[in-house]
Amino acid sequence: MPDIDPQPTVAQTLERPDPKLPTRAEDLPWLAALNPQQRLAVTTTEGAVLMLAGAGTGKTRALTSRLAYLLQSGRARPQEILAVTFTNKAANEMRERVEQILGYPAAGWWLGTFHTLCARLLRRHAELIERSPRFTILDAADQTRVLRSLMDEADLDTKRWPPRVGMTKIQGWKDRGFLPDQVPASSQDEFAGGQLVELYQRYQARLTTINALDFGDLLLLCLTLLRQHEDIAARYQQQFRYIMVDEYQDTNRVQYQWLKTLAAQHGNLACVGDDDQAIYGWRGADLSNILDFEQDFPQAKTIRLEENYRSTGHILAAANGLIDHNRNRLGKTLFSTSGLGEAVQVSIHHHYLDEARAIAGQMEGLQQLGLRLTEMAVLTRSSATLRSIEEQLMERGLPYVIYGGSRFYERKEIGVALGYLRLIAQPNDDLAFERVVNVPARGIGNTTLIQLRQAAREHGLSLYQSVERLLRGEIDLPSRSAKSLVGFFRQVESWRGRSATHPHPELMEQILEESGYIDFWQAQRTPDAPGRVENLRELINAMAEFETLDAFLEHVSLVFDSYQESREDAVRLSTIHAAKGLEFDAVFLPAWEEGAFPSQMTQTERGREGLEEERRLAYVAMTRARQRLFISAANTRLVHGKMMDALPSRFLDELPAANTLWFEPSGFSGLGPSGSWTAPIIDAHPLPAQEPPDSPGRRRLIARRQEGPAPVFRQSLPAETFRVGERVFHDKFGYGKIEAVDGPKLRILFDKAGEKRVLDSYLQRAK
DNA sequence: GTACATTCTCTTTTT
DNA sequence: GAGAATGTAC
Repeated sequence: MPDIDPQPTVAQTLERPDPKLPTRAEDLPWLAALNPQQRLAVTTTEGAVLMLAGAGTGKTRALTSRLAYLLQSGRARPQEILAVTFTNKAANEMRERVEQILGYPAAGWWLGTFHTLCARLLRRHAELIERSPRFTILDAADQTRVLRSLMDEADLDTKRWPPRVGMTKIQGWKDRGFLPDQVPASSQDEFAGGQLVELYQRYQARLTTINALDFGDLLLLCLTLLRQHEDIAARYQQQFRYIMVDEYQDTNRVQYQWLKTLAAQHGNLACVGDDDQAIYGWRGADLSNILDFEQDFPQAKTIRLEENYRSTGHILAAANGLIDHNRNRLGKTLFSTSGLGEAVQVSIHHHYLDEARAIAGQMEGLQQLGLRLTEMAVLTRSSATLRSIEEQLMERGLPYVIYGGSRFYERKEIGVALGYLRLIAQPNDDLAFERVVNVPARGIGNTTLIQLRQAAREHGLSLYQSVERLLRGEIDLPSRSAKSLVGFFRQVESWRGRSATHPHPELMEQILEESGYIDFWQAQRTPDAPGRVENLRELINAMAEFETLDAFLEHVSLVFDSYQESREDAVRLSTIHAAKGLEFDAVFLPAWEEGAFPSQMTQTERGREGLEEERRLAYVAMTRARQRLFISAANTRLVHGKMMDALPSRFLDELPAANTLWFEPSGFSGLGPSGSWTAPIIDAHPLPAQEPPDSPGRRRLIARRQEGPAPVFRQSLPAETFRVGERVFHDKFGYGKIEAVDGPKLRILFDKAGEKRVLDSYLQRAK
């Protein structure tokens, strides 16, 4: 067995004092600065602890202090601590803050996300799960591709049963801890004619042969490993004297069992969470982890942090009023001793662009009042909504940073570049092979691939190995296909040869040039091509930060944080999910519309529990705000490219009247350049905490909602009509002029792409 | 086999 | 509105 953390560390040299002698508070200045509950959370180090910490109650502070306390009091050496966070960002922040308190770097402790830590553990014992230590971690696209190919092989109708849906179900099983032979009959349904479990079985086998794991496997197989190998489990159980988990409410069953297993020896497990902020039910998070905790650890001490230091009274009261509509709660009342501040401002707009303009205008106004842009954020339910806001900010020249939404590593060109790297790191990675074998086009089409796959399956080889056999004449393919494949193979071999000697950013550059992929994009005359090339350059730069290719690939699979972390003063645009744990002076929450927020889909799928989770999401969003909170909705919005009507969200009705100010609709798409609302909102003086007006807007809203059950969306605008001679814009071909119109079909002479026939729905009028 | 045109589906959230 | 899947013409 590999050694467990042999490297010496700074703090390791500290003497371990008698644990019966608690370190006195006055010796540790940071401890004295905490409130009594926080201090209790820090010093209750032994046994199981459940820390229920409401939003803004200084949870992170208590947690980091606790870690520092464990180290500085000598109760634990760094490598005896296991600290699990939900995101990599949170892990980094925790590391920084602990080191800040300690005053020196504390190397050697196990800090990271569940997935990072499990990957680390599994790489040490890879042979026990039939993998090599360099196993690949698959992203969602890869997973679906694997399942699709299995379904194709089994002749299952992938139209009737979309592989993506099947993958979600399998993932759900993994989240609950079921290996293929453990899936309860009750959770099987008609998907794939009831054969999904068999597919799951084959899926796992396939991942073994290609030496890959998916996200669910990282946890499930790690847990299985610990359960099946008592000696290994014992080593880690011995090692981890103190275990801590953040965002405990968002853990799933496997994660809980994993924690319980590792804590079995010392029993020092501290879980920190807030049931009102549980927003990952769709990913298998299970609130009963909190309830079971007190059963599994009868001696567990529960500590509540309820004093909110973040938000003003109005904001806190509004958020409390909203979450009060949830039935399924442990119950917790946040209080604040700070003033009421300004009421939460609610406004309904006619058009989503009015809303976006108003937000941009408000931000400028706040900026003039002296607020920094980094202290403002727009948070939305869906990342698509962010785009319309983004456009407005761009138009006004307000700098912004986007969090969440389409991630850098999921972009097409990045996926291809990474595919090349993966193939070099692991030639048997069939998924990587298929991703790049014909990009850019090398004359290796579908027919060739089908034949190659066939040959690979017959010989029990990977695609890459099959090409190798082809080269040696052991496999037969049509000569033209064979020639192209061998050409590709030689190229990859040449890169592989260089991978040992060349720095990997340099290698990447050579790959992109020699494969012709950079040229491919540079030759494209489409509007998005320059951006793609730039992204590839950015990728090369990012690689320089990692010592080895393997380290870089691991980072790419597990860390989705974008590289946009700029120092610049910029507004933050983010999904609510991605904003968890953050706080801002001013927060804008647009698009509170029925069907979108709460999301119709969530309710259809998970009923009342789904609705409650949406409400918790709204609660999380509201509690990000310190001083000012703006919530809004629009009557019409672009959804999937079509203009739809929408009703304001029921959540707006649930906000307590005493803490909100309502504003009239801001005219028919007719806001002035300042984008001001009909009533002045920003005032140098805080608004008086008055009885809020029962405004006409609110009355109308309520009246409208009583007309009947709130429907989702309906289409309200016909497609645009075009005339000969007009200037138009097409996404792929750029700008052009209409030459002829035949119903929906148009003939257009594009400036760069020449004459094309295009459907009107792909065009927009040039500005 | 390839390139291009057209249609279909999707996302709501992310490790 | 974007991407993948499918269809069509060379």
